[in-house]
Amino acid sequence: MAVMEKYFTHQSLGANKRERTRGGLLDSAVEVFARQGISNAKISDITGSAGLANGTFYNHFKDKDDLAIHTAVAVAQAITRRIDLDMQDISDAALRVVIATGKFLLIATQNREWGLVIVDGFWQLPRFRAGTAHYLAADLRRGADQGQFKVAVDTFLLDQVMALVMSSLSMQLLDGHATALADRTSQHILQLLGLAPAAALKALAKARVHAGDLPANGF
Amino acid sequence: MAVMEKYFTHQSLGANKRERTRGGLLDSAVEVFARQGISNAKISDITGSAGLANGTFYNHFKDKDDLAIHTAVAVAQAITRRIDLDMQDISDAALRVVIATGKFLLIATQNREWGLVIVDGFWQLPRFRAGTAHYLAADLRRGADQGQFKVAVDTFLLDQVMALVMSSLSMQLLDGHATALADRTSQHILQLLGLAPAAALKALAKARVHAGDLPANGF
DNA sequence: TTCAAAAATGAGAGTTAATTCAAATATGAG
DNA sequence: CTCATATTTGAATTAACTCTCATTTTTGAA
Repeated sequence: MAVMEKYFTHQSLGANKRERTRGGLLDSAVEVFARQGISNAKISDITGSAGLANGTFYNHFKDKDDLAIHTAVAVAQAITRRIDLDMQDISDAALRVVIATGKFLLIATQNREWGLVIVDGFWQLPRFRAGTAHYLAADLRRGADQGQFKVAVDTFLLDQVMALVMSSLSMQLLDGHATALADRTSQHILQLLGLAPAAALKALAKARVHAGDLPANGF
Repeated sequence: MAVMEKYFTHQSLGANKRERTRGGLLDSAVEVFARQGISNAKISDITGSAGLANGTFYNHFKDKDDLAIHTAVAVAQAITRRIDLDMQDISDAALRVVIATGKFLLIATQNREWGLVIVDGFWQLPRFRAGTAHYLAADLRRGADQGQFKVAVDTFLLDQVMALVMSSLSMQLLDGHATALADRTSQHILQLLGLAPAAALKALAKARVHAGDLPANGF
Protein backbone atom coordinates (compact mmCIF):
# COMPACT_ATOMS: atom_id res chain seq x y z
CA MET A 1 0.00 0.00 0.00
CA ALA A 2 2.51 2.55 1.16
CA VAL A 3 4.97 1.72 -1.60
CA MET A 4 2.98 3.49 -4.27
CA GLU A 5 1.57 6.37 -2.36
CA LYS A 6 2.55 9.49 -4.27
CA TYR A 7 3.88 7.20 -6.96
CA PHE A 8 3.83 9.79 -9.73
CA THR A 9 5.34 12.43 -7.49
CA HIS A 10 8.26 10.12 -6.83
CA GLN A 11 8.56 9.22 -10.50
CA SER A 12 9.03 12.87 -11.39
CA LEU A 13 11.36 13.91 -8.57
CA GLY A 14 14.30 14.72 -10.82
CA ALA A 15 12.25 16.33 -13.57
CA ASN A 16 11.32 19.95 -14.19
CA LYS A 17 8.54 21.80 -12.44
CA ARG A 18 6.00 21.05 -15.12
CA GLU A 19 6.46 17.31 -14.69
CA ARG A 20 6.50 17.50 -10.94
CA THR A 21 3.24 19.42 -10.80
CA ARG A 22 1.71 17.00 -13.25
CA GLY A 23 2.82 14.10 -11.08
CA GLY A 24 1.20 15.71 -8.07
CA LEU A 25 -2.05 16.10 -9.96
CA LEU A 26 -1.99 12.45 -11.03
CA ASP A 27 -1.44 11.30 -7.46
CA SER A 28 -4.24 13.46 -6.17
CA ALA A 29 -6.47 12.26 -8.98
CA VAL A 30 -5.85 8.66 -7.95
CA GLU A 31 -6.75 9.47 -4.38
CA VAL A 32 -9.86 11.49 -5.20
CA PHE A 33 -11.16 9.28 -8.01
CA ALA A 34 -10.78 6.26 -5.77
CA ARG A 35 -12.60 7.89 -2.89
CA GLN A 36 -15.43 9.58 -4.79
CA GLY A 37 -15.52 8.00 -8.20
CA ILE A 38 -14.68 9.90 -11.36
CA SER A 39 -18.12 11.43 -11.80
CA ASN A 40 -18.39 12.83 -8.28
CA ALA A 41 -14.90 14.27 -8.22
CA LYS A 42 -14.61 18.03 -8.57
CA ILE A 43 -11.61 19.74 -10.08
CA SER A 44 -11.16 21.65 -6.87
CA ASP A 45 -11.04 18.43 -4.84
CA ILE A 46 -8.06 17.38 -6.88
CA THR A 47 -6.17 20.64 -6.92
CA GLY A 48 -6.96 21.12 -3.25
CA SER A 49 -5.61 17.72 -2.35
CA ALA A 50 -2.51 18.46 -4.42
CA GLY A 51 -1.96 21.75 -2.66
CA LEU A 52 -2.39 23.71 -5.86
CA ALA A 53 -4.65 26.50 -7.04
CA ASN A 54 -7.67 25.69 -9.15
CA GLY A 55 -6.34 27.38 -12.22
CA THR A 56 -3.21 25.26 -12.25
CA PHE A 57 -5.24 22.29 -13.34
CA TYR A 58 -5.85 23.89 -16.71
CA ASN A 59 -2.16 24.29 -17.43
CA HIS A 60 -1.98 20.49 -17.54
CA PHE A 61 -5.29 18.98 -18.56
CA LYS A 62 -8.16 20.02 -20.74
CA ASP A 63 -10.89 18.91 -18.38
CA LYS A 64 -11.78 16.18 -15.90
CA ASP A 65 -12.18 13.49 -18.54
CA ASP A 66 -8.79 14.27 -19.94
CA LEU A 67 -7.30 13.82 -16.50
CA ALA A 68 -9.29 10.66 -15.90
CA ILE A 69 -8.05 8.94 -19.01
CA HIS A 70 -4.43 9.93 -18.35
CA THR A 71 -4.67 8.77 -14.75
CA ALA A 72 -6.22 5.41 -15.52
CA VAL A 73 -3.78 4.68 -18.33
CA ALA A 74 -0.79 5.74 -16.25
CA VAL A 75 -1.82 3.47 -13.40
CA ALA A 76 -2.55 0.51 -15.61
CA GLN A 77 0.69 0.91 -17.51
CA ALA A 78 2.74 1.16 -14.36
CA ILE A 79 1.35 -2.19 -13.29
CA THR A 80 1.51 -4.02 -16.59
CA ARG A 81 5.01 -2.81 -17.38
CA ARG A 82 6.16 -3.99 -14.02
CA ILE A 83 4.55 -7.39 -14.46
CA ASP A 84 6.03 -7.83 -17.89
CA LEU A 85 9.49 -7.12 -16.51
CA ASP A 86 8.97 -9.69 -13.77
CA MET A 87 8.12 -12.34 -16.35
CA GLN A 88 10.99 -11.85 -18.77
CA ASP A 89 12.27 -15.36 -18.30
CA ILE A 90 8.92 -17.13 -18.64
CA SER A 91 8.11 -18.34 -22.12
CA ASP A 92 5.16 -20.69 -21.68
CA ALA A 93 2.09 -18.69 -22.67
CA ALA A 94 -0.40 -20.36 -20.33
CA LEU A 95 1.98 -19.86 -17.45
CA ARG A 96 2.45 -16.21 -18.39
CA VAL A 97 -1.30 -15.66 -18.43
CA VAL A 98 -1.76 -17.22 -15.01
CA ILE A 99 1.10 -15.33 -13.44
CA ALA A 100 0.15 -12.03 -15.04
CA THR A 101 -3.47 -12.40 -13.97
CA GLY A 102 -2.44 -13.28 -10.44
CA LYS A 103 0.03 -10.46 -10.11
CA PHE A 104 -2.32 -7.95 -11.65
CA LEU A 105 -5.13 -8.86 -9.27
CA LEU A 106 -2.77 -8.93 -6.32
CA ILE A 107 -1.32 -5.50 -7.03
CA ALA A 108 -4.69 -3.96 -7.82
CA THR A 109 -6.37 -5.30 -4.69
CA GLN A 110 -3.49 -4.58 -2.32
CA ASN A 111 -3.22 -1.06 -3.65
CA ARG A 112 -6.89 -0.33 -3.36
CA GLU A 113 -6.84 3.15 -4.86
CA TRP A 114 -5.14 1.89 -7.99
CA GLY A 115 -7.61 -0.91 -8.33
CA LEU A 116 -10.58 1.41 -8.02
CA VAL A 117 -9.19 3.81 -10.58
CA ILE A 118 -8.58 0.98 -13.04
CA VAL A 119 -12.04 -0.52 -12.63
CA ASP A 120 -13.72 2.85 -12.92
CA GLY A 121 -11.65 3.80 -15.95
CA PHE A 122 -12.11 0.51 -17.72
CA TRP A 123 -15.87 0.74 -17.93
CA GLN A 124 -16.17 4.46 -18.37
CA LEU A 125 -13.40 5.24 -20.79
CA PRO A 126 -13.45 3.25 -24.03
CA ARG A 127 -10.06 4.66 -24.99
CA PHE A 128 -8.61 3.12 -21.88
CA ARG A 129 -9.16 -0.42 -23.12
CA ALA A 130 -7.22 -0.02 -26.34
CA GLY A 131 -4.32 1.64 -24.54
CA THR A 132 -3.92 -1.08 -21.98
CA ALA A 133 -4.34 -4.45 -23.67
CA HIS A 134 -0.88 -4.32 -25.14
CA TYR A 135 0.96 -6.89 -23.05
CA LEU A 136 -2.04 -9.16 -22.85
CA ALA A 137 -2.28 -9.22 -26.63
CA ALA A 138 1.33 -10.30 -26.89
CA ASP A 139 0.82 -13.20 -24.51
CA LEU A 140 -2.32 -14.36 -26.25
CA ARG A 141 -0.58 -14.27 -29.61
CA ARG A 142 2.28 -16.21 -28.16
CA GLY A 143 -0.10 -18.89 -26.93
CA ALA A 144 -1.89 -19.04 -30.25
CA ASP A 145 1.44 -19.44 -32.04
CA GLN A 146 2.52 -22.13 -29.59
CA GLY A 147 -0.74 -23.91 -30.37
CA GLN A 148 -1.82 -23.88 -26.73
CA PHE A 149 -4.66 -21.42 -27.22
CA LYS A 150 -7.17 -22.47 -29.85
CA VAL A 151 -8.43 -18.99 -30.64
CA ALA A 152 -8.24 -16.11 -33.06
CA VAL A 153 -6.53 -13.23 -31.27
CA ASP A 154 -8.48 -10.09 -32.07
CA THR A 155 -10.01 -7.13 -30.29
CA PHE A 156 -13.02 -9.13 -29.26
CA LEU A 157 -10.96 -11.82 -27.59
CA LEU A 158 -8.92 -9.22 -25.73
CA ASP A 159 -12.09 -7.58 -24.51
CA GLN A 160 -13.52 -10.86 -23.30
CA VAL A 161 -10.42 -11.72 -21.31
CA MET A 162 -10.13 -8.23 -19.88
CA ALA A 163 -13.79 -8.35 -18.90
CA LEU A 164 -13.11 -11.44 -16.80
CA VAL A 165 -10.17 -9.81 -15.07
CA MET A 166 -12.05 -6.58 -14.44
CA SER A 167 -15.16 -8.29 -13.14
CA SER A 168 -12.97 -10.24 -10.76
CA LEU A 169 -11.13 -7.15 -9.60
CA SER A 170 -14.38 -5.30 -9.21
CA MET A 171 -15.85 -7.97 -6.97
CA GLN A 172 -12.75 -8.18 -4.81
CA LEU A 173 -12.67 -4.42 -4.35
CA LEU A 174 -16.34 -3.67 -3.87
CA ASP A 175 -17.78 -6.71 -2.18
CA GLY A 176 -14.81 -6.86 0.14
CA HIS A 177 -14.21 -10.47 -0.83
CA ALA A 178 -11.09 -11.59 0.92
CA THR A 179 -11.30 -14.93 -0.85
CA ALA A 180 -8.61 -15.10 -3.46
CA LEU A 181 -10.46 -15.19 -6.72
CA ALA A 182 -7.31 -14.97 -8.79
CA ASP A 183 -7.05 -18.71 -9.36
CA ARG A 184 -10.64 -19.06 -10.45
CA THR A 185 -10.20 -16.10 -12.75
CA SER A 186 -7.11 -17.58 -14.35
CA GLN A 187 -8.85 -20.89 -14.78
CA HIS A 188 -11.79 -19.23 -16.50
CA ILE A 189 -9.45 -17.41 -18.84
CA LEU A 190 -7.47 -20.49 -19.80
CA GLN A 191 -10.62 -22.49 -20.42
CA LEU A 192 -12.05 -19.68 -22.47
CA LEU A 193 -8.86 -19.80 -24.51
CA GLY A 194 -9.48 -23.45 -25.28
CA LEU A 195 -7.51 -25.32 -22.65
CA ALA A 196 -9.26 -28.31 -21.14
CA PRO A 197 -10.05 -27.90 -17.43
CA ALA A 198 -7.35 -30.42 -16.53
CA ALA A 199 -4.73 -28.55 -18.54
CA ALA A 200 -5.81 -25.28 -16.95
CA LEU A 201 -5.38 -26.72 -13.49
CA LYS A 202 -1.92 -27.96 -14.43
CA ALA A 203 -0.91 -24.45 -15.46
CA LEU A 204 -2.24 -23.09 -12.18
CA ALA A 205 -0.12 -25.59 -10.26
CA LYS A 206 2.97 -24.71 -12.26
CA ALA A 207 2.39 -21.04 -11.54
CA ARG A 208 2.37 -21.60 -7.82
CA VAL A 209 6.02 -22.57 -8.00
CA HIS A 210 6.92 -19.13 -9.28
CA ALA A 211 4.89 -17.38 -6.62
CA GLY A 212 7.56 -17.21 -3.92
CA ASP A 213 9.18 -13.96 -4.94
CA LEU A 214 6.41 -11.45 -4.37
CA PRO A 215 6.52 -8.61 -1.85
CA ALA A 216 3.40 -8.36 0.26
CA ASN A 217 1.80 -5.61 -1.73
CA GLY A 218 2.82 -7.11 -5.05
CA PHE A 219 4.83 -4.17 -6.28
CA MET B 1 -36.79 -1.86 -33.36
CA ALA B 2 -40.20 -0.33 -33.64
CA VAL B 3 -41.86 -3.05 -31.64
CA MET B 4 -40.59 -1.77 -28.34
CA GLU B 5 -40.69 1.93 -28.90
CA LYS B 6 -42.71 3.37 -26.01
CA TYR B 7 -42.70 -0.09 -24.51
CA PHE B 8 -43.50 1.00 -20.99
CA THR B 9 -46.17 3.38 -22.15
CA HIS B 10 -47.89 0.51 -23.88
CA GLN B 11 -47.45 -1.77 -20.89
CA SER B 12 -49.35 0.71 -18.72
CA LEU B 13 -52.14 1.65 -21.15
CA GLY B 14 -54.95 0.24 -19.01
CA ALA B 15 -53.56 1.38 -15.70
CA ASN B 16 -54.20 4.55 -13.68
CA LYS B 17 -52.60 7.90 -14.35
CA ARG B 18 -49.76 7.31 -11.94
CA GLU B 19 -48.63 4.20 -13.79
CA ARG B 20 -49.06 5.78 -17.18
CA THR B 21 -46.93 8.76 -16.27
CA ARG B 22 -44.33 6.48 -14.81
CA GLY B 23 -44.30 4.46 -18.01
CA GLY B 24 -43.78 7.61 -20.01
CA LEU B 25 -40.85 8.58 -17.84
CA LEU B 26 -39.27 5.16 -18.26
CA ASP B 27 -39.59 5.33 -22.04
CA SER B 28 -38.08 8.79 -22.14
CA ALA B 29 -35.33 7.67 -19.81
CA VAL B 30 -34.46 4.84 -22.19
CA GLU B 31 -34.29 7.25 -25.09
CA VAL B 32 -32.27 9.89 -23.28
CA PHE B 33 -29.92 7.55 -21.42
CA ALA B 34 -29.19 5.75 -24.69
CA ARG B 35 -28.48 8.97 -26.53
CA GLN B 36 -26.47 10.83 -23.89
CA GLY B 37 -25.42 8.24 -21.37
CA ILE B 38 -26.69 8.23 -17.80
CA SER B 39 -24.20 10.74 -16.48
CA ASN B 40 -24.85 13.38 -19.16
CA ALA B 41 -28.63 13.14 -18.97
CA LYS B 42 -30.43 15.99 -17.22
CA ILE B 43 -33.73 15.53 -15.44
CA SER B 44 -35.20 18.16 -17.71
CA ASP B 45 -34.13 16.24 -20.82
CA ILE B 46 -36.21 13.33 -19.64
CA THR B 47 -39.29 15.20 -18.50
CA GLY B 48 -39.10 17.34 -21.62
CA SER B 49 -38.96 14.33 -23.90
CA ALA B 50 -41.89 12.83 -21.99
CA GLY B 51 -43.94 16.02 -22.38
CA LEU B 52 -44.09 16.57 -18.64
CA ALA B 53 -43.11 19.36 -16.30
CA ASN B 54 -39.90 19.19 -14.35
CA GLY B 55 -41.58 18.78 -11.02
CA THR B 56 -43.46 15.70 -12.11
CA PHE B 57 -40.26 13.71 -12.06
CA TYR B 58 -40.13 13.96 -8.27
CA ASN B 59 -43.53 12.41 -7.82
CA HIS B 60 -42.06 9.20 -9.19
CA PHE B 61 -38.35 8.98 -8.53
CA LYS B 62 -36.01 10.22 -5.88
CA ASP B 63 -33.28 11.36 -8.25
CA LYS B 64 -31.55 10.45 -11.47
CA ASP B 65 -29.82 7.39 -10.05
CA ASP B 66 -33.10 6.07 -8.75
CA LEU B 67 -34.56 6.42 -12.22
CA ALA B 68 -31.47 4.89 -13.82
CA ILE B 69 -31.61 1.77 -11.72
CA HIS B 70 -35.32 1.29 -12.27
CA THR B 71 -34.95 1.83 -16.01
CA ALA B 72 -32.06 -0.56 -16.46
CA VAL B 73 -33.70 -3.26 -14.37
CA ALA B 74 -37.03 -2.87 -16.13
CA VAL B 75 -35.41 -3.21 -19.53
CA ALA B 76 -33.28 -6.18 -18.55
CA GLN B 77 -36.20 -7.94 -16.93
CA ALA B 78 -38.45 -7.43 -19.93
CA ILE B 79 -35.85 -9.17 -22.06
CA THR B 80 -34.93 -11.99 -19.72
CA ARG B 81 -38.54 -12.79 -18.83
CA ARG B 82 -39.38 -12.99 -22.48
CA ILE B 83 -36.42 -15.25 -23.22
CA ASP B 84 -37.27 -17.54 -20.33
CA LEU B 85 -40.81 -17.92 -21.66
CA ASP B 86 -39.48 -18.78 -25.11
CA MET B 87 -37.35 -21.54 -23.63
CA GLN B 88 -39.91 -23.28 -21.46
CA ASP B 89 -39.59 -26.56 -23.34
CA ILE B 90 -35.80 -26.68 -23.39
CA SER B 91 -34.23 -28.62 -20.56
CA ASP B 92 -30.61 -29.15 -21.56
CA ALA B 93 -28.63 -26.55 -19.63
CA ALA B 94 -25.88 -25.98 -22.20
CA LEU B 95 -28.48 -25.53 -24.89
CA ARG B 96 -30.38 -23.07 -22.70
CA VAL B 97 -27.25 -21.02 -22.11
CA VAL B 98 -26.46 -20.85 -25.82
CA ILE B 99 -29.98 -19.93 -26.81
CA ALA B 100 -30.42 -17.40 -24.03
CA THR B 101 -27.11 -15.76 -24.85
CA GLY B 102 -27.96 -15.60 -28.52
CA LYS B 103 -31.43 -14.21 -27.97
CA PHE B 104 -30.25 -11.74 -25.42
CA LEU B 105 -27.54 -10.39 -27.71
CA LEU B 106 -29.91 -10.34 -30.66
CA ILE B 107 -32.60 -8.41 -28.84
CA ALA B 108 -30.17 -6.01 -27.24
CA THR B 109 -28.36 -5.21 -30.49
CA GLN B 110 -31.48 -4.95 -32.64
CA ASN B 111 -33.11 -2.68 -30.09
CA ARG B 112 -30.14 -0.40 -29.77
CA GLU B 113 -31.53 1.87 -27.07
CA TRP B 114 -32.23 -1.05 -24.81
CA GLY B 115 -28.77 -2.44 -25.37
CA LEU B 116 -27.13 0.86 -24.52
CA VAL B 117 -29.15 1.26 -21.35
CA ILE B 118 -28.26 -2.24 -20.22
CA VAL B 119 -24.56 -1.84 -20.87
CA ASP B 120 -24.45 1.53 -19.16
CA GLY B 121 -26.43 0.26 -16.20
CA PHE B 122 -24.43 -2.89 -15.78
CA TRP B 123 -21.12 -1.20 -15.17
CA GLN B 124 -22.40 1.84 -13.31
CA LEU B 125 -25.02 0.40 -11.03
CA PRO B 126 -23.85 -2.43 -8.82
CA ARG B 127 -27.41 -3.07 -7.68
CA PHE B 128 -28.35 -3.79 -11.27
CA ARG B 129 -26.29 -6.95 -11.41
CA ALA B 130 -27.95 -8.66 -8.48
CA GLY B 131 -31.41 -7.80 -9.78
CA THR B 132 -30.84 -9.25 -13.20
CA ALA B 133 -28.86 -12.46 -12.84
CA HIS B 134 -31.91 -14.40 -11.72
CA TYR B 135 -32.66 -16.52 -14.78
CA LEU B 136 -28.99 -17.02 -15.55
CA ALA B 137 -28.43 -18.35 -12.07
CA ALA B 138 -31.18 -20.92 -12.54
CA ASP B 139 -29.67 -22.19 -15.77
CA LEU B 140 -26.20 -22.44 -14.31
CA ARG B 141 -27.50 -24.36 -11.33
CA ARG B 142 -29.39 -26.64 -13.64
CA GLY B 143 -26.19 -27.37 -15.58
CA ALA B 144 -24.24 -27.94 -12.41
CA ASP B 145 -26.89 -30.37 -11.19
CA GLN B 146 -26.91 -32.15 -14.54
CA GLY B 147 -23.15 -32.50 -14.21
CA GLN B 148 -22.51 -30.66 -17.46
CA PHE B 149 -20.98 -27.59 -15.84
CA LYS B 150 -18.05 -28.32 -13.58
CA VAL B 151 -18.34 -25.24 -11.43
CA ALA B 152 -19.53 -23.85 -8.15
CA VAL B 153 -22.48 -21.56 -8.87
CA ASP B 154 -22.01 -18.44 -6.81
CA THR B 155 -22.06 -14.69 -7.22
CA PHE B 156 -18.59 -14.65 -8.63
CA LEU B 157 -19.42 -17.13 -11.36
CA LEU B 158 -22.53 -15.18 -12.31
CA ASP B 159 -20.49 -12.03 -12.54
CA GLN B 160 -17.90 -13.64 -14.75
CA VAL B 161 -20.49 -14.96 -17.18
CA MET B 162 -22.37 -11.69 -17.25
CA ALA B 163 -19.14 -9.83 -17.86
CA LEU B 164 -18.60 -11.88 -21.01
CA VAL B 165 -22.09 -11.16 -22.27
CA MET B 166 -21.83 -7.47 -21.47
CA SER B 167 -18.42 -7.05 -23.04
CA SER B 168 -19.76 -8.72 -26.15
CA LEU B 169 -22.84 -6.53 -26.23
CA SER B 170 -20.75 -3.47 -25.62
CA MET B 171 -18.49 -4.19 -28.57
CA GLN B 172 -21.38 -4.90 -30.90
CA LEU B 173 -23.11 -1.66 -29.92
CA LEU B 174 -20.16 0.69 -29.75
CA ASP B 175 -17.72 -0.57 -32.34
CA GLY B 176 -20.52 -1.13 -34.80
CA HIS B 177 -19.40 -4.71 -35.30
CA ALA B 178 -21.87 -6.32 -37.64
CA THR B 179 -20.07 -9.63 -37.19
CA ALA B 180 -22.21 -11.89 -35.11
CA LEU B 181 -20.25 -12.35 -31.93
CA ALA B 182 -22.99 -14.31 -30.23
CA ASP B 183 -21.56 -17.71 -31.12
CA ARG B 184 -18.10 -16.86 -29.95
CA THR B 185 -19.57 -15.47 -26.75
CA SER B 186 -21.56 -18.62 -26.09
CA GLN B 187 -18.53 -20.74 -26.76
CA HIS B 188 -16.46 -18.75 -24.31
CA ILE B 189 -19.14 -19.12 -21.67
CA LEU B 190 -19.51 -22.86 -22.10
CA GLN B 191 -15.76 -23.41 -22.00
CA LEU B 192 -15.51 -21.21 -18.93
CA LEU B 193 -18.15 -23.46 -17.37
CA GLY B 194 -15.95 -26.47 -17.96
CA LEU B 195 -17.15 -27.90 -21.26
CA ALA B 196 -14.42 -29.02 -23.61
CA PRO B 197 -14.20 -26.97 -26.82
CA ALA B 198 -15.62 -29.88 -28.82
CA ALA B 199 -18.62 -30.21 -26.51
CA ALA B 200 -19.18 -26.46 -26.67
CA LEU B 201 -19.25 -26.55 -30.45
CA LYS B 202 -21.74 -29.40 -30.34
CA ALA B 203 -24.08 -27.35 -28.17
CA LEU B 204 -23.75 -24.43 -30.58
CA ALA B 205 -24.73 -26.68 -33.47
CA LYS B 206 -27.71 -28.02 -31.57
CA ALA B 207 -28.85 -24.48 -30.83
CA ARG B 208 -28.89 -23.55 -34.48
CA VAL B 209 -31.74 -25.99 -35.00
CA HIS B 210 -33.91 -24.00 -32.59
CA ALA B 211 -33.09 -20.70 -34.24
CA GLY B 212 -35.80 -20.68 -36.89
CA ASP B 213 -38.55 -19.08 -34.85
CA LEU B 214 -37.19 -15.60 -34.20
CA PRO B 215 -38.75 -12.38 -35.47
CA ALA B 216 -36.22 -10.03 -37.04
CA ASN B 217 -35.84 -7.81 -34.03
CA GLY B 218 -35.79 -10.71 -31.63
CA PHE B 219 -38.75 -9.63 -29.59
C1' DT C 1 23.29 36.81 -10.03
C1' DT C 2 20.13 38.18 -13.66
C1' DC C 3 16.02 38.14 -16.16
C1' DA C 4 13.04 36.47 -19.85
C1' DA C 5 10.13 32.77 -20.07
C1' DA C 6 7.36 29.46 -17.79
C1' DA C 7 4.28 28.30 -14.35
C1' DA C 8 1.05 29.10 -10.72
C1' DT C 9 -2.45 31.92 -8.63
C1' DG C 10 -7.32 32.67 -7.20
C1' DA C 11 -11.14 35.74 -7.42
C1' DG C 12 -15.12 36.12 -9.98
C1' DA C 13 -18.03 35.96 -14.19
C1' DG C 14 -20.80 32.87 -16.32
C1' DT C 15 -23.28 28.69 -16.54
C1' DT C 16 -25.92 24.93 -15.43
C1' DA C 17 -28.98 21.96 -12.95
C1' DA C 18 -31.46 20.03 -9.00
C1' DT C 19 -35.18 20.63 -6.17
C1' DT C 20 -39.20 22.84 -3.84
C1' DC C 21 -43.93 24.12 -3.30
C1' DA C 22 -48.17 26.86 -3.62
C1' DA C 23 -51.42 26.90 -7.08
C1' DA C 24 -53.89 24.74 -10.95
C1' DT C 25 -55.70 20.77 -12.96
C1' DA C 26 -57.25 16.12 -13.70
C1' DT C 27 -59.05 11.86 -11.98
C1' DG C 28 -62.39 8.42 -11.08
C1' DA C 29 -65.40 6.38 -7.30
C1' DG C 30 -69.88 6.91 -5.93
C1' DC D 1 -72.27 14.86 -12.25
C1' DT D 2 -69.74 15.99 -8.01
C1' DC D 3 -66.01 16.62 -5.21
C1' DA D 4 -62.35 14.91 -2.29
C1' DT D 5 -58.12 13.33 -3.60
C1' DA D 6 -54.24 12.57 -6.45
C1' DT D 7 -51.41 14.42 -9.74
C1' DT D 8 -49.18 17.85 -12.38
C1' DT D 9 -47.34 22.32 -13.08
C1' DG D 10 -43.32 25.57 -13.70
C1' DA D 11 -41.45 29.72 -11.80
C1' DA D 12 -38.47 30.64 -8.14
C1' DT D 13 -35.00 29.19 -5.11
C1' DT D 14 -30.82 27.25 -4.06
C1' DA D 15 -26.57 25.39 -4.82
C1' DA D 16 -22.93 24.25 -7.20
C1' DC D 17 -18.93 24.09 -10.27
C1' DT D 18 -16.13 25.15 -14.39
C1' DC D 19 -13.06 27.81 -16.64
C1' DT D 20 -10.78 32.42 -17.67
C1' DC D 21 -7.25 35.73 -17.30
C1' DA D 22 -4.72 39.63 -15.37
C1' DT D 23 -1.37 39.35 -12.02
C1' DT D 24 2.28 37.33 -9.19
C1' DT D 25 5.76 34.06 -8.41
C1' DT D 26 9.15 30.76 -9.70
C1' DT D 27 12.44 28.69 -12.64
C1' DG D 28 16.82 27.63 -14.52
C1' DA D 29 20.05 28.84 -18.40
C1' DA D 30 23.58 31.95 -19.21
